[in-house]
Amino acid sequence: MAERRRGAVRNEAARLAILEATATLFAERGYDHLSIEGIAAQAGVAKQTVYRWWPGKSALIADCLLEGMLLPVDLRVLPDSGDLRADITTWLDTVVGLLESPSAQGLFRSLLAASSADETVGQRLRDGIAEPALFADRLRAAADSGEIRADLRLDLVPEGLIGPLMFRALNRVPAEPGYAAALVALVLGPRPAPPTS
Amino acid sequence: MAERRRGAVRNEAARLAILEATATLFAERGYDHLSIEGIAAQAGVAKQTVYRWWPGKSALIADCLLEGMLLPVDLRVLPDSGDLRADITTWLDTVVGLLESPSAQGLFRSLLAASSADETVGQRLRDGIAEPALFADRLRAAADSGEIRADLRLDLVPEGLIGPLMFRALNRVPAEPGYAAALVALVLGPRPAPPTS
Amino acid sequence: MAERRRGAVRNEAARLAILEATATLFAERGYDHLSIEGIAAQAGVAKQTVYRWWPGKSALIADCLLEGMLLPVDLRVLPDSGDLRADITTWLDTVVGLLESPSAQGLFRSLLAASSADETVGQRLRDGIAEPALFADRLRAAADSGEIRADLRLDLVPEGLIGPLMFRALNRVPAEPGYAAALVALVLGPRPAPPTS
Amino acid sequence: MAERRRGAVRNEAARLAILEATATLFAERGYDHLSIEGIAAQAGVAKQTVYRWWPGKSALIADCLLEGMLLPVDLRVLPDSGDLRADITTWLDTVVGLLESPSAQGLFRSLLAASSADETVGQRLRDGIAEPALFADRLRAAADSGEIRADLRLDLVPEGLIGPLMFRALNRVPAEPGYAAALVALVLGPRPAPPTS
DNA sequence: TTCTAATCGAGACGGTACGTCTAGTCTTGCG
DNA sequence: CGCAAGACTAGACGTACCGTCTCGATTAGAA
Repeated sequence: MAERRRGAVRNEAARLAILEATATLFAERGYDHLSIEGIAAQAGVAKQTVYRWWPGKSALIADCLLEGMLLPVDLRVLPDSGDLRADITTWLDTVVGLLESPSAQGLFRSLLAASSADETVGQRLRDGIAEPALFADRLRAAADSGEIRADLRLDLVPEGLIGPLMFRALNRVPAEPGYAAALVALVLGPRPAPPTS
Repeated sequence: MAERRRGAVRNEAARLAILEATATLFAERGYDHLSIEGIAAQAGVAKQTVYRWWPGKSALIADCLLEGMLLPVDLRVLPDSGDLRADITTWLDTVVGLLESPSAQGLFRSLLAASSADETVGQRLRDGIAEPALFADRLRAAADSGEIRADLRLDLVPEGLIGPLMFRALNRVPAEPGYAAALVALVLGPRPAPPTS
Repeated sequence: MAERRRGAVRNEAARLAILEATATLFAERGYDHLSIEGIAAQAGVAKQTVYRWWPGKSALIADCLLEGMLLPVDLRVLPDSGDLRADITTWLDTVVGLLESPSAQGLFRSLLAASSADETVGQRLRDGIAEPALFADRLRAAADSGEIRADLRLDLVPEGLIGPLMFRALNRVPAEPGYAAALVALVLGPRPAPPTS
Repeated sequence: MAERRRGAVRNEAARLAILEATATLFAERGYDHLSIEGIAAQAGVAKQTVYRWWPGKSALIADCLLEGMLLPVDLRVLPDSGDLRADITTWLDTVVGLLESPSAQGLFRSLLAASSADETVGQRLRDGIAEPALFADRLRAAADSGEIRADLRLDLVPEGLIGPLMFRALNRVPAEPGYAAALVALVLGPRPAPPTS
C-alpha cells in the first residue's frame, strides 16, 4: 500500500557522482572554496540536479559523511581486548594517526567549519566518529568492575577525548607520540589500585 | 632621527570603524555571510581601505580578537582563592555562562569556523581565552602541593577543558548546571586524599 | 482503407486547455515571458503533452489565432452598405476601437513580436484580420463603378490600411477620433467627382 | 562648476565593445536568442559591466540604433531634386533595396520585435529611419505649391509609407520592382493636373 | 481476452541564461 | 600618500525554462 510516486525516478548515478565530486573537492579545497557550481561541473551534472535534492553545500557534506565518503577508515568500532584503557588508546591512536597527514588535518578542520555552519553536519560527524554508544557500554562495564573510578561522569568521556583533538586541529598543534595514551590517562584517570584482599 | 614617512598617515578612525563594523556584522551574520563589501559599507569606508591593511576577512577577525571586540568579558585572568579546582570552576562557569545565549553560541561557532580558515585567528582566540600561561603556574604549584595528582600531564589541561566546550558548541549541546565542575573533576581528577602523617 | 492507428486517441480537453492557457498567459504577459512550462502548469497538463503536438510557443499562438481565441471580435467580415469608403471606415473603426484598451494594444504588439519570430503566426494573423479576399471583390467593383479612381493599385490597399496601424501600435501612438476616416481618405484618395452627363 | 564626480570613470572601450557585440549578435541571431551573457562574452567584458549601464537587452538595441550601428546606411536625409514624389520614391527605394537581403529582412523584423518589447527602441527606430521632420517641411511646401492635393493629411504620410513596409516585412512579402513608386502614388495620390490658366 | 501502441500526468535530467552578489584590483580626484 | 568613490574582470549564487527522457497508468484497436 506504499503511496506510489508517479513520474521519473531519481537517477542514482547522478546522486553518487555528486557526492563523490563533493568529497573530492571538499578534500582538495576545503569548506569555503567549495562551490555548488564546481561540484556540478565535476560530477558532469546540471546545477539544478544538485539543488533539486540538496539545499546547499553543508547538506552535501552531511550526506557524504553519512555515506562514509569523507573519512578514510571506519571509526565506529572499538577494539575489545578486555582492557578498556588500551582499547580506547588504540582507537584514539587511529584517529591521531589520521591527523598526521596535513591534508587530513585540513579536511578535519573543514569538517569543523561545516559543523559550525550546519547542525546536521555536526550530528553526522559525531555519528561517524564517536557516537555515544561507541563508548557507553564499555565504560559502564568498566565502572562496574572497578577498572575506572566509580564517580567518573561517563557521559563526559566522549567529549573529553574528542574535544582536545578538535582543539589541537584548530590550533594546528600536531600530536606527539604518546598523546593518545596521555589523553586517556587524563580523562579516565589513573588505573585504580587493585583492591587489597 | 626616525625616518619619517611622507604622505598621509593612516586614518585611525577608519581603522576602528572597520574593526567595529567587522565585529558587528560577524556577530550578526556569522563567518560565512561576512563580506568585505558589507564591512566597508557599514564602516562608511572604501573597500580599498580595507584591502590596503588586511588581506581578508579572517585577518579582520583576528584583529578584532586582538582588540577584544568580540569577547564581551575578559577571560584572561583566573581568580585566586587558594583552591585551584574552585578557581578553574569559577572561570569555566563564566565561559559556560556566556555560551548560554544562543547568539553568543553562534558567535563562538563562527570563531571556530574562522579558526579553521586561518591559523592566526586560532592563535588570537587562544590568547584571548585560555593562554597556556593562564593555568600553567597555578597547575605547577598545585601539583607540587599535592592538590592534584603528581603524574598529571599539566600541558593537556587547557585543551582538556576548552576542547569539550568546542565539542559542545559545535554539536549545539547546551551545558547543564554543574557542567563546569564536572569538567574540572574529569580533567583534574578527584581531590587526592590528604597524606596521612 | 484508412490505416487506423492503434492506441489512445488525442485528448481534446487537453488540447483546448492548452490553447486557452496560451491565450490567457499571452494576453497577460506578452510573447516573451510566455513559457511552455507556464502554459502546461496553467492548463494542468504535462509539458510533454504540449511538445507532442506543438513545436514551440509560436505555433501555439498560431493555433490560438486559428481558433479565434486571441481576437475578441470577428474582423473577417466587411459590412456592405453600398458605400465602400463608409464600410471600410466602419470596419477600421472597429479595429481602432479595439486598440484603445492598453491591454489590447499590448496584445497586438505581442502578436507583431510573434509574427516576427514565426512566419505562420503572421499568416494566421493576416487571415484573422485582413485577408486579401476581404477587400478584393469590393475594391474591384468600386474601381469599376468609378467610386475610386481607376489607377489605384488595389492590392496595396490592405497593407496601406493595416500597415499604419502596426506603425502606431509599435510606436504607442493612440488613434485620435476620425483616424479611421482619415486613413481611408489617404489610401483610397478623395471621392472622385461624379461624371457630368 | 560642473558637479564633478569622484571615482573611476566609465570605460569607453568597454561601452563600444558591448554595443558592437550587441549589433553583431543581434544581426546574427535576432532579438530573442540575443543574450546578455553572449554579448558580454563576445565583448570580452564582465556581465556586470553590461548590467551596470543597461537594464536589459532592449536598451542595448536602443543604444545601438542611436549610434547608427544597426542600419547600414543613413536614412535620415531626403534627396531634394525639386520633385517631391521622385525624392520620396528614391528614398523609399533605398529602404526597399535594403530589405531585399534576407539577413536585412531578419534584422528589420527583429527590430520590430524589439520595438514591441520596449517603447524606447521604437522611438529610436523611428528617429533613425523616418523622423517626422524628414518629410514634414517638404510635404507642407508641396501642399502649398499644389504638387499634392491640398486636403491630404500630411501627418499620416510617414506612417502611410513605413507602415506598409512593416506589414510586408512581418509577412515576408518581398517588394516587387516599382513597389516604392506604387506606394508613393497610393499615399500621395496622383499628381494633380496643373491648373489651367 | 490478451496484446500492443499511443496518450497522459508527473517529473528528473543536462543545459543555457537570468539578474544579483561579492572578491579583489585598478583609476580618479580630493585633502 | 591615504582615502572615498566607484568601475572593472571574474565567477558563484539560486531560479526559471528549455527540450528530452523515463515512469506508471490508462485507453482502444488488433490479434
